[in-house]
Amino acid sequence: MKRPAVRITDVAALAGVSAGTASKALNNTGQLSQDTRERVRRAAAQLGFTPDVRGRALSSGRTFTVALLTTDSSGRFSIPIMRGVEDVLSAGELATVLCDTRDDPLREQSYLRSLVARGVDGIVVTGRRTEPRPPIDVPLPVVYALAASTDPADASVIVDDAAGAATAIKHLQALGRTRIAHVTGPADHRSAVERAQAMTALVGEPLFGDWSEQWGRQATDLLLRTHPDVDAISCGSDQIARGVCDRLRELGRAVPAEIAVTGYDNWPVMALASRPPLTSVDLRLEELGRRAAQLLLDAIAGNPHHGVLELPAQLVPRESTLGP
Amino acid sequence: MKRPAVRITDVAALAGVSAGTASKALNNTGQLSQDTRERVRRAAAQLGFTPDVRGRALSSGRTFTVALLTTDSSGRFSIPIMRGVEDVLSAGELATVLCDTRDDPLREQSYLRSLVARGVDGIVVTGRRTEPRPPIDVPLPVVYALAASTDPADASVIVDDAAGAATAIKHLQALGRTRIAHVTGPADHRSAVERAQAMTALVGEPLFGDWSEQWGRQATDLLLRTHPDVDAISCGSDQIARGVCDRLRELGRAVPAEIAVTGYDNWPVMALASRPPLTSVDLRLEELGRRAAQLLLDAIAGNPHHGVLELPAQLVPRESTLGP
DNA sequence: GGAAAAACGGCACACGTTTTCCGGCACTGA
DNA sequence: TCAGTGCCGGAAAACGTGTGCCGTTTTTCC
Repeated sequence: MKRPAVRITDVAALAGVSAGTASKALNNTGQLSQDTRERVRRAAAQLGFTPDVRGRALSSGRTFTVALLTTDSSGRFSIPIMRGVEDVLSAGELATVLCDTRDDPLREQSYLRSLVARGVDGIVVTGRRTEPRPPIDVPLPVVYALAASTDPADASVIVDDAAGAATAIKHLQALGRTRIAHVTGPADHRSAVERAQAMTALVGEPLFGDWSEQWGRQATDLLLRTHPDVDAISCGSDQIARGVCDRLRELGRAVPAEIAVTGYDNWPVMALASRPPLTSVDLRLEELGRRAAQLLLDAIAGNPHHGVLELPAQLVPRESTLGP
Repeated sequence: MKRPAVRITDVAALAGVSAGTASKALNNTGQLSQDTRERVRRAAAQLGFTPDVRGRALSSGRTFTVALLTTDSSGRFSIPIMRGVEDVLSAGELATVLCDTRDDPLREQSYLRSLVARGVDGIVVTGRRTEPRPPIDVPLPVVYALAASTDPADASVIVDDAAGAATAIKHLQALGRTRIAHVTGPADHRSAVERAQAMTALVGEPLFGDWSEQWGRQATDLLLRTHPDVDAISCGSDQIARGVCDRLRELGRAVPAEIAVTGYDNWPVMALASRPPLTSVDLRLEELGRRAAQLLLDAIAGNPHHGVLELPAQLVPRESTLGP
């Protein structure tokens, strides 16, 4: 089991060159003949050589590791973002490590110390809320994803929530709906407020509550009492939308024939399990992760970006508006 | 922003000793006077010294990093396990990195190469299925969690699914239910089969389907036709149980008054959103992670364990059996 | 007071890679 | 033939920490 690790000196010996030369050959640096490079590469392949990251890190300063710092313990947001980050980074042979702060500032501090100590090349900061957050103080390249930094000099990538909400409305209007209501989460959540503000031409005021199915059901009753003639309900989350659908079905109101419903987030476990499956706005978190990773790579390469980049969300139409 | 990193030589200089001595003082090794140790510690604290993991790794061979290799892309299982692992490891100042193989053997291989190259101290392997899995071939300590290794010489920690299922049945029986049915996932899933086998004294055969709410609803119809007198339905997952509850409510059958329902997994987003909230069997994944981490620490310290450790699951009673 | 023993701390090297600097060789042109 | 010029590749230092060995100082005991 314990095979002796093969070092660059072994490769060099096999290729008949010095360690330094082998390093240059493998990294495409320095001035070497094509023939020598090839010989070293073959030797490395033959021995199955993988450079030891420890030595490399110490020598070059780079650890080829990037951290994803998140406050989203559930992984609902951070996992897709991490996938996107990895997509971009793994091509460059960088590794991604996930650090869950559990929303504990102390834990965040301790993570940051640890990350700096282990010399990560950069950090992507994300969360489960879209509220701008105070920047972290580290002497490293940092990119904020999903939740922007309050410092405009930092680089942030976020979802254009207003535009996303607008696409939902437009979708409903294109289907001929005219009396659209909005049910969403807490009024002190930026994502709720932003989405609500983008909802134009609503019937009545947006209904703020919490992000639960129960609130969706409750709001449905409320809504039908005050606005019995609504023909569409646009919701601030898939959970709310699912609650709305459930309640409408219980009341014998057909979705979408009588009332169309849209969700938000495109969370598969909710959007697909709902009856009917929900038309929803996909946050495109993987794309968010990819863009964040690209910005981070640039910053690591010495070309930091600044300011906030807003990415479009994408409407995913399903039966809750289109019907079967 | 870019504060020059403080090195051990700086600490040593401030304390008036050599670098080697400072190292010994901070690591409680070597033979030093208590006074010297204290002086060095104070100097380190004053300078905010954090040892550079890169140098340490190269020198001592330890990287103080452990990887969690998972096939569970959703994070449903791996995130709680990771929390448990971190609980144990962070006390020892070890970091945990999450690697999602996305069920791709190639990706798994590439991760393993990378992990070995970066010299992690050990690996916890987990997945989203409980099927025993082929061991990974690395010259490192490894512990398998949730899904055991097929090699009995490896150390594995899994959930005692049979006992967990049995507690659900006992709970129902204690509540006076005698005609209990079982609805679960695919017959080729070990977790479905194990749980089903532990269900004794059932009315009829277990119903195998898939892990969806839709199957739960469908199975309910099937069941009520063949066994109209069931007074409890024990389900193989919370999703199935939620579907069962929904269908029963639609049919006007009271839960739990007429028919009690139990879920499995205690997945909050399902178990709590269900109407009524589900009595479920908690897998205790954090505990699983903690135990796996302890075994891994032992293995890293040179005392590897062997064989499979089965951890009990825990019944969480809620309204779907107890009522309001 | 002297010698042996114990306590203490410094020196130097190891870890594996990258990178800088420099010397050697071949080739060119005079 | 010799100086000059490029191209190649080797030697060695550097990165920051841990540690074995050994010399020095202090203590202890007779």
